[in-house]
Amino acid sequence: MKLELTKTCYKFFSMMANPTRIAVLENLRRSPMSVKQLAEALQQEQSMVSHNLSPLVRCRFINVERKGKKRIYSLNSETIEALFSIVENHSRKYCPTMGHCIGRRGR
Amino acid sequence: MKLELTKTCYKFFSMMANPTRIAVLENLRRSPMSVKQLAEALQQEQSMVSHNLSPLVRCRFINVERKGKKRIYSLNSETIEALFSIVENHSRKYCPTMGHCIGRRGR
DNA sequence: TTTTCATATGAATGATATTTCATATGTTTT
DNA sequence: AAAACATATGAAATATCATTCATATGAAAA
Repeated sequence: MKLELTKTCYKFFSMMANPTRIAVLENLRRSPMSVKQLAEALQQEQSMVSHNLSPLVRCRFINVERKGKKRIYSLNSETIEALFSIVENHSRKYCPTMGHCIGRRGR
Repeated sequence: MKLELTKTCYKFFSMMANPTRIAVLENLRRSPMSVKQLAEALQQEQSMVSHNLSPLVRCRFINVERKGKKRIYSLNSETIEALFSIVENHSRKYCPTMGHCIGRRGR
């Protein structure tokens, strides 16, 4: 029961611990987008974007919906917005001095 | 300004994306502990626990305090409890079916 | 029904992070 | 000041994850 939570958290945070996936989530905050739109916005290959989208869907961090030949991805705001706001709060409150913390170019 | 947030989130979540560090945080929820106590609780080598404690301190996810030859580590509850509760909420609400999501033994 | 467009997927390569072991530092006790 | 204890740290070995490229699938347009 305790190990379960550790495992769950580990999967959860591993999913978030990737710059491409984070950038995807940030873009989807604004509005739902197709794979192509995301690839353009992130300046990344379509293949790479797709590779990162599927695990995000599996974890229900985002949702998909077919629209013709496109697939439109949208955010699970409840979880993701809450996460972002914790990060912002932490970095504002606990990492005010650059270079020694999460905030900016540390370690 | 946008790239900054991505970077910040990436560091933040990478810090959380490790089973040893998560287990440390979960143990510190109960009460502050020394390195040795943590090593015993996690059944891990002292060296490994130490290696994981320092980045957690740097990021201010935990705090240290000297007490004789020991060092007592304690949780930054504001940030960490909030995080855990998001994970619990997400896994309860969005991953009810085992095996396909974050919740349990999926991928 | 062939071509085109949007997206997905497998497998190899390359990059990063974790683990372990040996040893160093620093504090207290004798 | 030597011994003992608690913790930290460096570097090598290993494991894990991301990226890329080639190709597959599937829907719509011609």
